[in-house]
Amino acid sequence: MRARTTIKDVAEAAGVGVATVSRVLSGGSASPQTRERVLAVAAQLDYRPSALGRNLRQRRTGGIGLLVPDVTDSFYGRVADGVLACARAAGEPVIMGVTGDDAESESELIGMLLEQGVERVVAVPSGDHEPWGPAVRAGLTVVFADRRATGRDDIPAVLADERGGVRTAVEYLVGLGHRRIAYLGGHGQGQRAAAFRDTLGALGVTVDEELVVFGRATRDSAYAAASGLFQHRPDLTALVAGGNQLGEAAVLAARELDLRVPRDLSLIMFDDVPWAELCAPPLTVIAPPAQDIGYRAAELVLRSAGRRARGVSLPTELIIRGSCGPRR
Amino acid sequence: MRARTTIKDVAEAAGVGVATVSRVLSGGSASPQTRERVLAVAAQLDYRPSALGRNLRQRRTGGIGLLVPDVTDSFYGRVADGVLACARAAGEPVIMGVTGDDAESESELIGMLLEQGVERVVAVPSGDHEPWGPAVRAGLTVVFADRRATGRDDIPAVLADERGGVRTAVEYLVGLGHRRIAYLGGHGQGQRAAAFRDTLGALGVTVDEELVVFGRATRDSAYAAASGLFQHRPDLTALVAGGNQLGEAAVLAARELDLRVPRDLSLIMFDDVPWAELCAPPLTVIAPPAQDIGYRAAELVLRSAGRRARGVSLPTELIIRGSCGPRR
DNA sequence: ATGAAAGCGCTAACAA
DNA sequence: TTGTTAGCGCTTTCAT
Repeated sequence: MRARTTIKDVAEAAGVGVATVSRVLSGGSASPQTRERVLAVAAQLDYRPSALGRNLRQRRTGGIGLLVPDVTDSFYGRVADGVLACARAAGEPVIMGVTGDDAESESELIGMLLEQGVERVVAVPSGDHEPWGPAVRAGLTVVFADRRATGRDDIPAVLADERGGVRTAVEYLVGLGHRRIAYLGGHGQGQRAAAFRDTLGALGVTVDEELVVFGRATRDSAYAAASGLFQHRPDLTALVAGGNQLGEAAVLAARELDLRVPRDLSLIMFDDVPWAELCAPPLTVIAPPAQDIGYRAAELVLRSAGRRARGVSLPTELIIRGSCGPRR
Repeated sequence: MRARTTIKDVAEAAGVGVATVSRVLSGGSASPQTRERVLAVAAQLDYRPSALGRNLRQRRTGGIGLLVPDVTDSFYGRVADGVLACARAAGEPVIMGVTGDDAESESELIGMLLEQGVERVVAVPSGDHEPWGPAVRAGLTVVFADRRATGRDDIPAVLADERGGVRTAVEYLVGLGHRRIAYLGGHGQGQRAAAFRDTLGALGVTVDEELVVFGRATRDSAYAAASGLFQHRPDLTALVAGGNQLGEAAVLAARELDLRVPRDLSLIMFDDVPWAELCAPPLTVIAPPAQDIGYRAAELVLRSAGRRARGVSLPTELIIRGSCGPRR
């Protein structure tokens, strides 16, 4: 590989000192003719200042770290897209890592980011608080997206208004006459389950704890949870799925057990995905602004250089399609 | 932000020179007691060597760049996941960028990577050859994934065996009795369309060019193309969609026009996605090994330090579900 | 086995 | 306005 063109090469070729080149390129003062010559030579040599040199010298690295549980999940894909869009607009590179919702992976990844000199990170945390102590102690500016890590309320977060979303959905179902409503939750969605219970309670419907179940992170586990729920409690008439993979599992399990949606079972899913519309019937969903969540989180972590930022809660939208009907 | 712990701090605290610390930490020779002391102090101070310093000194940056058209698309999400997994296993950070299949964005992003000192990149190229001249000239080792840039056959690529996949699919449809088969393509999928034409020709079916249409990158455009096709040529009995967004558009447009699948229209989609199974009827697909493509591409770009690597073609699989029937 | 010192590419302080 | 120089954190000769 050809040796990289350095500032020194440009300086020599232009017959000036390196400082002058540096100044010209970063918009400092220089006589018009010098400026022009330097610029010409730099373009000629296709010179690109090395971020390595600059960052080392300035003891600060631009760039932001991005940690998500799973890029493959449409929701996190959209969150990532938002972060990437904002970073791009700001000219910042983003180093990305996948945690698999595993605290240990998360810790490793944080270590890697630290090593790279990254000092700002947007993360959808696994939920475990463990990895984040060392992170902030090392001076990382972090903003959470979509969830918090337990006990780290000091770290600003950009969240969907899950409580509002779930409440609207549950009210809708109750309005349709449903009483035995189940909740199928996943990793790190305590908020949603809590909102579910609260709303039911507020509406005077007794919460049946047997109807609140949790799958683990995998598709198989979600399917098993859904299927088990349907078989164990054939009396339930409606289900709220806490995320798109859980919704997918619910649709599959319902079909497998010959439950007709919405006749036998009303279904609402948290998260709007393209396939919700392709489903038969199309799925009624609580749509969180995934892309926005990412964008805002990135904005926050970029703006808040040093000082502490306040978190944000973004509204969700209930999109009524065809998967809910009156209680049979 | 607290000043970072440097090698110098460790050296002082351990009462040795910085060179010794460096040696110990990179597995060089040192007396057992020195090694132990240094290690203890390093752990104590929570010392992390700065990748910046190291990379600058060694004039080479680890890390790999990853450029995809759209993280939000399930296919590229899986490709990215593969790259991330491989990089992680190798302990390399990855800097990610989204091109939107736009050559100019691609160029900018390449510039950014160069500036960051990245010297290896995995990319799903927009197709334009323009951005890649400067890239290789600057010394980047690049491996393409899923597609090539036109005219850059010198750059190794990890591809799905699109020809084989499309051929199998078309043969399947022809075997079912179909003759008026359409192809709905998207950006950068010339290969697939070509394979489509070739297979039809080889089977003695005249290729009707009106049945080969292309949507642009957006969902709306894909929908318009599909809808236009169905309305313009109600005589077609089968369709091959060149990607998941196109398949989605086809399903939507067919439903809108009250075409029943598979009775009125047989449908095969390139790319297997979770929702293919949720569809009614479940979609028959040509499944490319998206995750593998990413993983192998990353492997290639990591292994081939300097020397040129050869590309790979990975097999696809025809997964027969319920969206194809005999010609009515 | 260990330390001193040079230097990677850059910017910022200081001199001229 | 410009050039000289120190030094960011690290690795790597070269002495010791």
